[in-house]
Amino acid sequence: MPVKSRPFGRRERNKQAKLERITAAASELFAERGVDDVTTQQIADAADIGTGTLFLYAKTKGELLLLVQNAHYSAALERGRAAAADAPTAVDGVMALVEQIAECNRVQVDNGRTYLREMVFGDPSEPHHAEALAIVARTEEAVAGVLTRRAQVPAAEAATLAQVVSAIMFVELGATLNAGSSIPELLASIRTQVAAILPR
Amino acid sequence: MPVKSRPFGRRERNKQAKLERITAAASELFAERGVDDVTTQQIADAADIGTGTLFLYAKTKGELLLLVQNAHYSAALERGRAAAADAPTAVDGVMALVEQIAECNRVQVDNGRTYLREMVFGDPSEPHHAEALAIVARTEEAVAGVLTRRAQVPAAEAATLAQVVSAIMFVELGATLNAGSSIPELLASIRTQVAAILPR
DNA sequence: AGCCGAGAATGACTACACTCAGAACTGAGG
DNA sequence: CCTCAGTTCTGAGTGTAGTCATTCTCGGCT
Repeated sequence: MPVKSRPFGRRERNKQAKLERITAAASELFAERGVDDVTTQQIADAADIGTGTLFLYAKTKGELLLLVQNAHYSAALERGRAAAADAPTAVDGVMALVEQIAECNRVQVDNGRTYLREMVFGDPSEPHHAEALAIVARTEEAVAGVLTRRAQVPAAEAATLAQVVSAIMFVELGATLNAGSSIPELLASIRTQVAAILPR
Repeated sequence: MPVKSRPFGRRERNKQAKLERITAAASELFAERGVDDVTTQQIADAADIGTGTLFLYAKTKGELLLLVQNAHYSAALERGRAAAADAPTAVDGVMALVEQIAECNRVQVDNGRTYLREMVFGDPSEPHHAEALAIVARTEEAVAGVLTRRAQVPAAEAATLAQVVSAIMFVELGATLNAGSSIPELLASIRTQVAAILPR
């Protein structure tokens, strides 16, 4: 195909550059002031693009947050995987993973909670959302891995339990009731729940 | 002015009447067209009150949905409690409760999902939200009750497991991914998860 | 009755996410 | 080089949740 043979025309480069400017602008503004205190207009201005252009790159403000944060979660997952490797018990292994995700999530409480809300209630067909779901899937695989290795749980059951661990994290980290809780408090609550669901 | 002896003056009666008109109007419109396709303006008009007045009775549109739906969930919980009483096993008992809640939630998918979103991410200090949380608390007590009775789980652990069951329901019923799933499909998925977390 | 303070009601107004009709740009073919 | 079809960009415009200064109403008090 003639189009495919020249993948890097000016057009393509321009699009890429814009996406990078948007990501940088949104990343900075969100981190600095929190999602709710930044308008899409300000992001567009900071990225030096028109209002409408922003929505060609992320269909909603929520998608924009996913775009910006996915990389952080992906990195947190890798750190968690490493930490889980040398955990003494199944619960500790799962919690090693959970701890990294939770810390990543709580860097800025509002952003973290909004990220989770978007994950559960947003539109999964949008690309950045799909990527976020893929990270969740990898997280669940990691949890399931720990369970089969350290607690001899059969694969099918491990997958189900990993799904439950996800649900626990989502609700615990997302709930407004816990918005004011410290990370250790959250982890303690999650640990209690995780410990209760693992087979003894 | 027939009534000085009544506990409430005209003012109080007026407020009550307005709340009832609002509830009726919102209830009907939400049921008919779904939360997202009804504007607060239309509700205000239907209730024959000013735009701003609506927000004296429910601080956000989400709160309004809670106001309207709480009674349904409360009733569903009672039905579930009754059904759980004569269930043969712990899993069946829990699922009897879950089934009623799920059916209530799915009467109108969007409204149900929005209700759950509001529960987790809304402002718990608002009165209708507080009532919704109370219903969840009662649901968890009911689940815990089933677990202690039918599976001899100690009270503390039963409470923790009930919390986990809540989380499973929230995510399963709320997730956009499951927006198109039928009730039996949802119940099957929840049952698998519930079965996996109960002690064997 | 008539007045007054507290609380309730109101709707014009604001802020902001998102849209869309047209302008501007790109690159392929002549 | 020029044209043109396709793509991308744009910002004025739109719809709607929620606010607030003002007006209205009630009921206690003299």
